[in-house]
Amino acid sequence: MHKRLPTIQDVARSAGVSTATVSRALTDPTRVSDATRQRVTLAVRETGYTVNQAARSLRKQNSNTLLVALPDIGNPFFSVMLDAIERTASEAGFATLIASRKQAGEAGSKLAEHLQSHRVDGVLVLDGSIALDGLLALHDPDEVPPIILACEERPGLASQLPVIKSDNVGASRKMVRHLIELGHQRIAHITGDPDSIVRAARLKGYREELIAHGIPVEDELIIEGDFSLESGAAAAQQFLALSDRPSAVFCSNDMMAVGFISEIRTAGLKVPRDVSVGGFDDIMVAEKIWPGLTTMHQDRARIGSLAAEALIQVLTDPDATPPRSHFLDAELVVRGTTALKT
Amino acid sequence: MHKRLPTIQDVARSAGVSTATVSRALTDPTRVSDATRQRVTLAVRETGYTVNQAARSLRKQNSNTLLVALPDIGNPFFSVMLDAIERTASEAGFATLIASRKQAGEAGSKLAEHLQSHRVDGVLVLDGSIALDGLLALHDPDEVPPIILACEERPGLASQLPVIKSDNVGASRKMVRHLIELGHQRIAHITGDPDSIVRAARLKGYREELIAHGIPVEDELIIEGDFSLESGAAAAQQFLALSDRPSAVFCSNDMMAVGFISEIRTAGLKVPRDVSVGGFDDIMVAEKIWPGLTTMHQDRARIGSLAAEALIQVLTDPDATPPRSHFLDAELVVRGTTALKT
DNA sequence: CTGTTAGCGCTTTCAC
DNA sequence: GTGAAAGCGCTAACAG
Repeated sequence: MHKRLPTIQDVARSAGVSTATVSRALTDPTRVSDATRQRVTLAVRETGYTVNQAARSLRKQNSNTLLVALPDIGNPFFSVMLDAIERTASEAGFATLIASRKQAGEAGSKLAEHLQSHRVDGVLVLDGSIALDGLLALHDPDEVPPIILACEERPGLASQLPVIKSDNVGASRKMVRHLIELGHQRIAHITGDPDSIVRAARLKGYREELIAHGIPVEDELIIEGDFSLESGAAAAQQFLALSDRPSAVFCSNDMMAVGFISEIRTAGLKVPRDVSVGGFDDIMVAEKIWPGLTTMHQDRARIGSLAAEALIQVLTDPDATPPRSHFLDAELVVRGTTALKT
Repeated sequence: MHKRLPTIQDVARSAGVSTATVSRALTDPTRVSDATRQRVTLAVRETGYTVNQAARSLRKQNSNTLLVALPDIGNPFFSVMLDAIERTASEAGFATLIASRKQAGEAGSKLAEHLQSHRVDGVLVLDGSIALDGLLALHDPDEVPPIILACEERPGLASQLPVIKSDNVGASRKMVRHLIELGHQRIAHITGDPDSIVRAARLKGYREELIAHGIPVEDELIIEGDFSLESGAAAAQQFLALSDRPSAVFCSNDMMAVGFISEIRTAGLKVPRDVSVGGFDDIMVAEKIWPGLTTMHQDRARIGSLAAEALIQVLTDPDATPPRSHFLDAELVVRGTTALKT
């Protein structure tokens, strides 16, 4: 298939030194003499040598590769994070392997296998729904496992893993406060996927802020969704059926808000005239739909790069202090769907 | 860091056979006796063994890993393809490594290095702007290099690489024909990035279809863009400045169409009342904006999986007929921006 | 059908 | 500062 690729032997021969010296010249130039270094450099150029990663990995017992586990690469919410991760990893000399969870039935096992088979040195988990038990079982309880969570913390054992994410409770409170400040007194909430911790956090924020303003929390105004566009549309139907409709809705994410708005509109209501809508995430369509969707902007690129940095830190310097969790602020972005109430 | 991981030796000891037998039992179960196979299987389970990929790669001179080179993972246009590629690869037992081009200055060299360093067996190129000379130099001219292009064919040497893509000329003709059938006689075109072959193909389709209908091609109606949202908005300004404005516009991609529409609207024109707009790609926002954008739907997932299949074919069966290029049909999706002309 | 053996290309002691 | 030699874990001859 290929031309036979040059090995370190070829370089050694060409430079008239031993393979050990070539290796040293390449990994830590200060450990060889100037003259040797130059001859090696020249020989490398002449032969077109590149280190064989497989051999290096086998010898060094690491792969300089990160694994990113995510539910759906096609979902921009995740792919933006992935992009930032890849960039961070690449700058640190790490390659990035991806595992999309949609694929195989057994999710966690695939990851464990990758880790165990020395294909990757560490894992970034962007997905709230991956089973991590298999992964965790590989490690001594008192060691720091090379796993970082992004976006979602986890229950059980995994709750001790470091997580980089937005402060969902605080951000939700900001959104609800915004609606209240616009004069809304009755605000509905469309929740996320019941299995997700994010759902709980945003619901909590919604409740807390209402209570802080002395507004009663009405169960009737909490409509179940699952983060999908369709569930937002379905929630709109429930919303329309309410005898006494609230003047505002806080949707647990943007996708549902888009579905909600589109359905509401079909029914002849106008946004924000008849109902103000707030979302969460600031995905691209939030900006492009008309009117623009007011939402909480999550800095997904930042989350991604912080997570990658934390993981690389663990991998390159195991004696450093173990990575800490980060909770980032999300920023309120006001657009057309919450125009001033007149 | 880890507990010491079990090796094939541990399995062999536990099963009371040689390592070679374990290896055989694992890679081709038919080559060992039933009894042996069972004992090995059991031993594998007991020890929790997983093959060390680094060792296997070193020995077999392959990595069972694909590299996907793309300009921007965060761009949904590419990430949907990436998703399909990853799924296809995973099903065939290949891992997927990503290289986002935004990162490093030297683009092509990074890829060549990955290939040469045995980190990956083949490359899928989703990006029209990556320099491939370095990659191609690695291969004998008469060998099939393990590189497949998706979306964009290339000039020069690389033009001989197989490419999987939409039939841009034909699809553009379809769109223009649609506009003509709606009664439009003067149709503007906003072009893509001058460096891109896609730009040329879509422009060609635009021209051909006009001519086929006996409509003169007016240079004045061909406005330069670069595929970005902003360039669509800028093109709208030029469009507005035309003394005799056409009644329809065919934008070379959806992003520009979105920018165009938003700018046109700011100027007080209505879509499609004052101008009909057609795009290309069918990205998600095309469906979500109001009115919905009429566009050519590219089956990006299909392109991705076909490309991955072709590459895996080359890698697993080098004696098979070399992969051929595919040109897929794109489908016209009619939405609000080209409502019937009355 | 199974065991023995060599060696993939690299890094790392251990000498000098 | 450099070389010799061992060995990471696996698979592919080659025998038997």
